[in-house]
Amino acid sequence: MRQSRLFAPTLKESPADAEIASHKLLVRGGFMRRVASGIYDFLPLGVRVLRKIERIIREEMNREGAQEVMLPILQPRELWEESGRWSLYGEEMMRLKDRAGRDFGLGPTHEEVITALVRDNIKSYRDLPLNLYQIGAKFRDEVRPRFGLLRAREFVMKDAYSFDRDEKGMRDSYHSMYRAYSRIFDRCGVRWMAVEADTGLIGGDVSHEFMVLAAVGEDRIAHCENCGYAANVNLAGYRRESITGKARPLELVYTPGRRTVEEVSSFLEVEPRYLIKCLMYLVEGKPVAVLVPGDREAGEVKLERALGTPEFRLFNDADWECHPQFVRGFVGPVGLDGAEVLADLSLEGAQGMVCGSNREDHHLVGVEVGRDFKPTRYLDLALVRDGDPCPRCDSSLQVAAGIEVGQIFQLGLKYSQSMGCTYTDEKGQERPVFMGCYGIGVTRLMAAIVEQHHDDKGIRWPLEVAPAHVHIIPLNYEKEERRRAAEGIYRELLESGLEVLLDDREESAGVKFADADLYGIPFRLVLGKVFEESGELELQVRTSGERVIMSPQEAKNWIMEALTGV
RNA sequence: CGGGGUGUAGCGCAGUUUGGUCAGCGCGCAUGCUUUGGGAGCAUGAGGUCGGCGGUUCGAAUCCGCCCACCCCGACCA
Repeated sequence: MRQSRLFAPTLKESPADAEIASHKLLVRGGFMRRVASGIYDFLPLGVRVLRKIERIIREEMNREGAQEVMLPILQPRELWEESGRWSLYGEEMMRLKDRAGRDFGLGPTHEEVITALVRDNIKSYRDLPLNLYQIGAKFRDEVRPRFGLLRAREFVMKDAYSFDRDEKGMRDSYHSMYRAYSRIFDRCGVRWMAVEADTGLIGGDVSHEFMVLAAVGEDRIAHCENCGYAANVNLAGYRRESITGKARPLELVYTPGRRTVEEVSSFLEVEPRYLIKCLMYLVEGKPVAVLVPGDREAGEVKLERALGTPEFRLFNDADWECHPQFVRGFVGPVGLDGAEVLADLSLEGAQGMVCGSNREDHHLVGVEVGRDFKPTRYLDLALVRDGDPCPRCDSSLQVAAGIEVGQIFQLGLKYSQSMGCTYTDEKGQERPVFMGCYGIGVTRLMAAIVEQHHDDKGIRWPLEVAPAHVHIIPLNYEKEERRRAAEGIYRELLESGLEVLLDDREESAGVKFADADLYGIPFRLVLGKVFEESGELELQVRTSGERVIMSPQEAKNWIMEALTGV
């Protein structure tokens, strides 16, 4: 590539709408431009990086026996009616009509299309197992696109779907994808972690998310360095310690106007963890009281799993009005009528607690769980915090921020049953196919790589995903001999199979270096004063900042050496 | 969807409070000369329906109304 011809316009200043490093640097470095909120153009350098990432994905998917297909972005309503997701997916799916008024959706994911394809074309156990994947555009009408590629409305995703005869086959497929993902993220040069995850709208039972550790990540993950336990905080467990507050007799106390945990806590001079927070939820139209220690949050994903339905919400103003027996700010589990009571595990046997009394301006103190009231069930409902005890060992959990770059699911029969995807087994019995699905956010991964690999001057691409291997920077390019020398080195490196960018512009050294920093190509060969004197050039390593003077031949060998195995 | 904010040249911004030599600055771009190991200097120049529509006014970037786009916080979502 000759830089004078390369369409990769750089910017001195960050665009006003960018606030995180990957967004700023990908735009400043000429890798991409914004078209609309959450929608981007990819310029030649950006495309080169994307293709590198896609190549890694293809190689590792193919290695596990997956086969690439191409599925349509535009999908008919009927298919989504079959799975029931036409209504369930909601506003997040972009929808449109054709000229005849038929409904279509822009695919946010492809379970329906792939299940229909496989359903119509496999018949026998001999056709299984099967693993199909594709890499292409996906659309999700995010409520609030932000952070550049991290939360876009149109993005590139690799999605794969496995089809097996039974549960064991499905688990094997799942593990094979887990292995493929591990290699993919390793090769992309990111520090990542696989965590137990919720399955959300996709459905299924077992799921892992692959997280790239980064402060700007929108996910929180809890992990244990001792035993390796790791889970998304929205469902991470932690070992409960029994809670025993100050021993005192059960008593009604006057707490005028004290409704919140903070108010009651400071008024009664009792630490929040000795309060029982009683949250009123409306679950499928019925009131349910959810109890957690006063210093804890209830996790709604945990709650959804416990309730077995996504149809619930915290009481709103109208709900309080509809249920006047619940005294807002003073509800408590003791003597609570008309609501099921779900308590967090930590409350089992708790003593010396404070809770609402169901009477205006009064709380109860000296409450003992189990004696003064009995919850319907004890469940894991409270959210984990940094430093909580690991649920599997004695160590403590750490909570860190991460970017979700991939997620894998054991779907089971969810789609095959609703869509009739079956096969005939050896005995002639018709059976539903066990499915799994596996996604990687390719463009999001590109941004995640930048989040982990940059400095204040620009990107520092890991070797295997860099837009090129070597950046040749001849200074004083207007000099004929310099130009010829650079040209010679350029040709030679190209002939060695390297990907090379030659800065053949008559620009000042400062401009060339600044652009090179933004582009972030791993190895840089500078032809300057030293070259004039001794014919040697300077090899600069973008990541380490290392600079070594050597002959062109040595430089070539050095780089070839660094590239072995890539 | 609620709250807050911003739209002025390719990019980053000032000007709007108080309507009238306010169509401005920096970067970038073009041309010339000088520069060339970290975004160099001088000179000349091109480039803008001031987000859009409507209104008030002798006169609107500036005041009023509606709309659109974009950003932030929240809700939502994975």
